[in-house]
Amino acid sequence: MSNRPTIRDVARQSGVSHQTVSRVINGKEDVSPETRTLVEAAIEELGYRPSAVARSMAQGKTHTLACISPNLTDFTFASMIEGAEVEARQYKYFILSSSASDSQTFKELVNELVGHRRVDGLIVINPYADDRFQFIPKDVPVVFVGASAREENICSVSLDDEKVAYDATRHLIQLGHKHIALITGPMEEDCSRDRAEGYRRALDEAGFAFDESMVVEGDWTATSGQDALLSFLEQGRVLDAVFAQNDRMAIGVMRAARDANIKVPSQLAVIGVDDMPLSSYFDPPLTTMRQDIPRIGREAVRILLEIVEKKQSKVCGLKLSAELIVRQSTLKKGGE
Amino acid sequence: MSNRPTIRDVARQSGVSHQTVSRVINGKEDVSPETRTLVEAAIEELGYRPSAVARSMAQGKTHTLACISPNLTDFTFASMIEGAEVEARQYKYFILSSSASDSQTFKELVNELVGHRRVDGLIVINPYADDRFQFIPKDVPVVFVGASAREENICSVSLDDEKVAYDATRHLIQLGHKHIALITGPMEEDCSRDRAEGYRRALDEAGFAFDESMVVEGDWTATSGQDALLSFLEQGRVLDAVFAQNDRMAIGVMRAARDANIKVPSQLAVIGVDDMPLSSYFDPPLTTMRQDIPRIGREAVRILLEIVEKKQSKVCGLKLSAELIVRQSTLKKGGE
DNA sequence: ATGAAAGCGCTAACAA
DNA sequence: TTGTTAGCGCTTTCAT
Repeated sequence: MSNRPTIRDVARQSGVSHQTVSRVINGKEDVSPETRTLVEAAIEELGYRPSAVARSMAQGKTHTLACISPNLTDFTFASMIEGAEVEARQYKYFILSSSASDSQTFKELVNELVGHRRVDGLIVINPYADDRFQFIPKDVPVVFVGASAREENICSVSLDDEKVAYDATRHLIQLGHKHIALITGPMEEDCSRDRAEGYRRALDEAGFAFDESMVVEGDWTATSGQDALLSFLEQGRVLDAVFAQNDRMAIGVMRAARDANIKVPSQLAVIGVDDMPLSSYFDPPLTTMRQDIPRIGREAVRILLEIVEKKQSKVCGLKLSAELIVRQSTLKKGGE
Repeated sequence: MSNRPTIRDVARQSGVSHQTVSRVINGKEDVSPETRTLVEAAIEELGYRPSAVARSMAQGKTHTLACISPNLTDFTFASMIEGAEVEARQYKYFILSSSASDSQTFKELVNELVGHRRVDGLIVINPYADDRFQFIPKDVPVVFVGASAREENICSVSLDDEKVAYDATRHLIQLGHKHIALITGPMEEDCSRDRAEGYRRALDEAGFAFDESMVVEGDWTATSGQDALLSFLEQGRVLDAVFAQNDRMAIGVMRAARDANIKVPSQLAVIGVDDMPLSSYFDPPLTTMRQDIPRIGREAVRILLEIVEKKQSKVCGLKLSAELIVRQSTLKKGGE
């Protein structure tokens, strides 16, 4: 057994009640300066540290938030989580981040985390990646990240996907492209659908007809982007630009283009979304829509803590914007 | 206040003592089948879930491990953590992963996590990234990841860095390269030094003289790899191959080569370490040493739990190996 | 096989 | 300003 000193040891040492010690370590006002000094000396001398568990026990709060994402290795998710941690730490909270690759795992995880009251609140990254959103308990503070909630009373933080896609497509149009293909993420994810909407709106606005056959559904992987371009080529589609809904798929497109001896950007312009690390190191460097991903995590924590601490659940859906980063994978049509 | 049922509610409901309920939820043997059924029915009916905090309180264990890395976004770290989580979950443990970009943050983090007994053990990824290792308390179970411990009594899991570098360099030598440059990580990290050792041994074995001026220290970033090649070129070094100690720097080298109109692999062979995602999507696809990164995390948890649970601290330094993945950034000298 | 009592280390509510 | 008394919800020990 560990012989760590308790609050009572400190009390004994400094000749006050344990409650006064509690007051000191919690920075309460109503303690006389002398007593405070006395107690602080005893704390120092004994090397006393309050036990987080005992505290949680007494106040019924764990000061821990869970953050569940499909995985940890995707740069986007990792950045969000890192942002969330930074913010949480400021408030003396901890983030317990876990990955749930499927909804079954998600269900079990939430069951452990929330059911056993291990956390005070829940951040769910990509809640609509599958049917996992169904397994979120109603009685726990939750914030969705990466998709605005379909239900009324859940807060969310996400990218303004429609606008991002609109801006990306608009960029291609302004460069003079007329045959712009779209590669989406999985269409069960709201963000894929919203981005498809933005693409459509830009096309509409430019007076281009929307062509179903210029859209292929991918799964965010580079391979799926590669396959998508191949399928366009096999079908003999005429296209001079591709908007891939994320950078990885855009990278796949550039790879397929290289293999097919299609020059990017002169014969085919490519734009992605994310500005992931190394986007500028591909050949050619990738034009993309840069999001402030850590901020998404930070905002999520901020909102969640408002709910957790003040029970203040004014519903909010925060949408952040993205910035166009022009590199060499897009170029004015006919230019060189 | 939450009205969740406690163990006593279940006891009342099923007409037994709360202690018997405790026995049932802990799967103890000495409970009669009938009583068990009775209690289980009550648990079901009331929707009872034991409180993790109360449990921790009573047994003095949190069933939580901390995992601290320099950041979460580096793919290598993220993979290790993900591996650690998977393993931990099997043992019903949770991982509280935090990033500490500098040793001051690390110190505060450890202070919070370990000082307040929020976790049962500690996994430190890249303990020698700076002087953070100095802030690790002696009285807590620890496992180092990514570097074998310099101290005697600390367990570690890492890549067999010397061998990996030896194999990589050997690959270049066997292809006929004679002027092989080395780009290292920060030399304060053991893994950079070990990899430099392996490079040297391969050179020695081939009868090549070690040339100080063919070595440049980078910082793992693509930019530093790019700068490194530039500096070789500016100094007019003759080189036909580069061994970069990680993939990102290798990518930087390829980028610099492209900018300088040097053809990879025909004029310059490049090999990295990690096999990070998209390594195969660069131009040309990168030859690299692939490590089983999630396994490093898994092993770390396994070892840590042995220490935590069985107090069994037989010191161990586990070294894992890597596999050569030949892509198109290396080629037999003179071949095409 | 079951129960009673004590306690894990703290905070909350009230009293002095 | 300070101390006293009760818990928080569980496990552990010792009886029975």
